[in-house]
Amino acid sequence: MAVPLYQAKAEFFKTLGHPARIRILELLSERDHAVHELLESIAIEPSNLSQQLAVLRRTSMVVSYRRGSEVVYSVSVPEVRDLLLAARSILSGIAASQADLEPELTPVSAVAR
Amino acid sequence: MAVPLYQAKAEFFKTLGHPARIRILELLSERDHAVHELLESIAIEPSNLSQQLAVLRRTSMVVSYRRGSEVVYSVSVPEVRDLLLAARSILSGIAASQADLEPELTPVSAVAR
DNA sequence: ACACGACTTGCGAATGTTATCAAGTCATGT
DNA sequence: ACATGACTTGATAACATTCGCAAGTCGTGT
Repeated sequence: MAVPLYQAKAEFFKTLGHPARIRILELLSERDHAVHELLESIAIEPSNLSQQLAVLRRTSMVVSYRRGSEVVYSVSVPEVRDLLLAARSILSGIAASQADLEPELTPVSAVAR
Repeated sequence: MAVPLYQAKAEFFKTLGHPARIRILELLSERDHAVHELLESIAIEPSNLSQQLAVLRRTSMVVSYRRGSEVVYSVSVPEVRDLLLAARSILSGIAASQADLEPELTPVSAVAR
């Protein structure tokens, strides 16, 4: 409330602005995962993963619970999935428009004829 | 291409992860603005604004052109508008769910009765 | 009680981002 | 040609993020 909306938005996007956190959210939006499962798919140190998970927890994007000896994470904001999909389509749009411009910047020898 | 998609996504979100850049995109998604117009609405130094605009330009989110003595910016990826709206609704969802939990953490004296 | 696997936390070095100041470019009016 | 307004760029200090290592917690099986 005291925080202006545009600042909250910036913080929200900032927490999405890290490759490991993107991967985590992609995996979690398929299904819940225990930490050691995430670890198999994402090649980083356990402590690093744990820290990235903490970032996502702080912003309430994921929640965790203990199941026996493992800790399971799940997305608490399902809309994040849409955001990731939206990002993908926007990115492919940008990539396509840059491909149009590229010939002007690319040596002729590199251009297929 | 060589860059994995999840990394491109992270970079994309990272460029959204700054309050000034959010404000810029919000203003530009209403209509094109010259830099001095943005400056009136966003209270930062001209050079700082210019740098934030440069970040948005680098990621192809905005484009600029000169009109006489002024430089006009416009969004090149209209879908960004949807993203900003989506962020807002997600944030208000998170805020609402936190309001539910808050009473447990708030001193009784601070709670209206 | 002890060992082990599954995580998390604290710490510090390396790295990246942001804000400000000074200097520079470019177009327009005089 | 010169001054002025509108921006951009370069340099740098302050600040924030990230990563790996060591150490710690918490369950489960022995």
